[in-house]
Amino acid sequence: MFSIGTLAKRTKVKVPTIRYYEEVGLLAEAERTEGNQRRYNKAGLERLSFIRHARDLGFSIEAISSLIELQAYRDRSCEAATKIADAQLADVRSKIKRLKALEKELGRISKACDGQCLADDCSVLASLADHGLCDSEH
Amino acid sequence: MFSIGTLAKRTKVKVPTIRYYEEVGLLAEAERTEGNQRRYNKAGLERLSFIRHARDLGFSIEAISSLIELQAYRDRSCEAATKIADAQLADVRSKIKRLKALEKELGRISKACDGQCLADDCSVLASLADHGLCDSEH
DNA sequence: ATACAACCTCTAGTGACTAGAGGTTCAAGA
DNA sequence: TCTTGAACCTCTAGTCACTAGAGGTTGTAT
Repeated sequence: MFSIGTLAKRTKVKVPTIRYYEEVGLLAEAERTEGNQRRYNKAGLERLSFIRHARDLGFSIEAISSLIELQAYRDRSCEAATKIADAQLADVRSKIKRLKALEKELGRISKACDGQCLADDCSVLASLADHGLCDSEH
Repeated sequence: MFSIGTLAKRTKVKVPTIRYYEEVGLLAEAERTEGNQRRYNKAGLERLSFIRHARDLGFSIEAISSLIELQAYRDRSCEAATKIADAQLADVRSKIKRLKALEKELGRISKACDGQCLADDCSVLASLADHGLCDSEH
């Protein structure tokens, strides 16, 4: 049994964030000492590691809740889990696509001005003012 | 002179968002009719287009405020504008990098399970539970 | 003149935390 | 055993960039 601070160090999740996860139901309510402090065991550590890893991969709290529920019913098909992961993958891919378009645009804007001109005819500001100057849709 | 709804249609920015921009100082307070309704002119339209475009490119409200301030002092060097754009570009590039690592990881997780197994030995859930199974840092 | 779409302000909610105040408990060293 | 102080507790409020809804008013077309 260890404290919330120890759990925080081991999982690299901040203490207030752990309490927040408990509050929104991602983590079960922890056992308490007589003095009302939270105590965790290995199961708690594993659960939080799972959450942290999924958050790192960009899963929402809601998606993680679903995944945890699936884990709890181990005799069910994992089809739903695969669906959630696939949706996440599609989301990541579309974000990448969008960001690449932005990168191109920003690169173009940035390259056009060396920072030495006056604001009145700076191409950075002009580019931002006029979407029509953009190469691509974004 | 046109209404907030017309401005919204022309810029594709929602009405409450326009009011929000005014509230936080991105847009100057609009003129009003006798009945207290906002009226805009071409300058307002251009300003909002600028904001919308910069937001599309991922600039924060704060960054946009700085850019607007720069525009107001047209005899200054635009060095600061270039800096803001460059910082934004660096940010976009690091986001892309991170997302690509996630894509790889999620692709691997997703491919390993066809959705037909049981939750107990589903590799999607196993991958999420154990960071050690990951190919790369993320 | 009337209907009603569009406007107004205000408060509260979103997601996923983070910060701070003010008070209590645990554990290590004397 | 006592004391110190780091770590814990709860609670409220703040972050960012909006979005939703209630309840009331104005503008405009017929």
